[in-house]
Amino acid sequence: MSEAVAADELRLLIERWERLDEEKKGIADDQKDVLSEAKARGFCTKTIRKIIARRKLESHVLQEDDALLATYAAALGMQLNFDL
Amino acid sequence: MSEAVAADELRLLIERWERLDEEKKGIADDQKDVLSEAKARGFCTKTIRKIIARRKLESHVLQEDDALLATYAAALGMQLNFDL
Amino acid sequence: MSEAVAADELRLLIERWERLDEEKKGIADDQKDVLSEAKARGFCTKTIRKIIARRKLESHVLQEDDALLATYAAALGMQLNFDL
Amino acid sequence: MSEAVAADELRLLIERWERLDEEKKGIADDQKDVLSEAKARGFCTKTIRKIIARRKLESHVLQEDDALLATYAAALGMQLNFDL
DNA sequence: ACAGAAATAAAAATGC
DNA sequence: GCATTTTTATTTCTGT
Repeated sequence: MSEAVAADELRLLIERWERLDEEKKGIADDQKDVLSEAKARGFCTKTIRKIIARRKLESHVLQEDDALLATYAAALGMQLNFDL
Repeated sequence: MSEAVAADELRLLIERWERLDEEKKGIADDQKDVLSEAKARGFCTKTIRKIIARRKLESHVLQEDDALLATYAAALGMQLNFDL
Repeated sequence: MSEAVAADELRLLIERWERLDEEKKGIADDQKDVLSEAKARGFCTKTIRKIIARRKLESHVLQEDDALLATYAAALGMQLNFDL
Repeated sequence: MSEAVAADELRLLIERWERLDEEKKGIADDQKDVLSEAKARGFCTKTIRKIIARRKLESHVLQEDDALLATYAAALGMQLNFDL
């Protein structure tokens, strides 16, 4: 019987995962709509994507508070000014 | 002034997109949680992923794929053991 | 002065790494060419990729994987008309 | 007989691809050696990775000559100074 | 429709 | 050994 219980557990987990996947897909569609709308209003979607990528970059990669990084960068003569 | 209007439009569109992205990220995290839970209960997450992928595919598409795979494998003299 | 030495050491190491990365990129491009050629000759690149992946796997590892997959699929009442 | 010819073609293509893969693996190992050496000399490999990532970023993403990007960025009040 | 680029998913590796 | 991070692979999308 524990087999059957495990099977049910497994099924529920997988179905939960798949439901979440559906939601994600819906949101991705919404994002497409946003870009379509932008395009319809005369904006260049490719450039918008670049802008978004840069803004993401800023918050994730470039805003690091890493003293050692600064040290190494200095050793290499790299400038680390990211005033995005 | 139309410049300013366009700028605002652009900003709003981008911020909408980014908000949607946040949502997507949240859901992806939930999916991770599901898999963690599965793991905690003793299931093999790698296999679960395979199951999920398989459920996504329509079986007839799957079979076509397999047929070509078999052809190529035969051409290479590969043994294709699917003793399930 | 030891600072300067360390800086030079660091620079050399990083540049070595980056050179290797360039080489890797070149080879990846060659691999793309191989697949393009295969496509041009009428082969299905997707299937070729599957074949390559399969050749990478030791067959015994593969079989173990398949066994667990079958167990989970059975638990879900899935038909397993095999794929890779 | 054309079947046999195709099989040989296929085999050769795949073997070429696999040989290239071996080369790539060798280079990846060399890169590991570089990092191991750096570590042995007292450098922090994690920070080195960050430095490398930034240098790559510079050459790929940030060096774009895109007037429209500047326009959009200006509209959003973004600064685009990347003096890495 | 095809090539190229971007995003996502899967796998590998490193550090704790 | 686990868990996080990194790298690779596959899929998806966009522009030509």
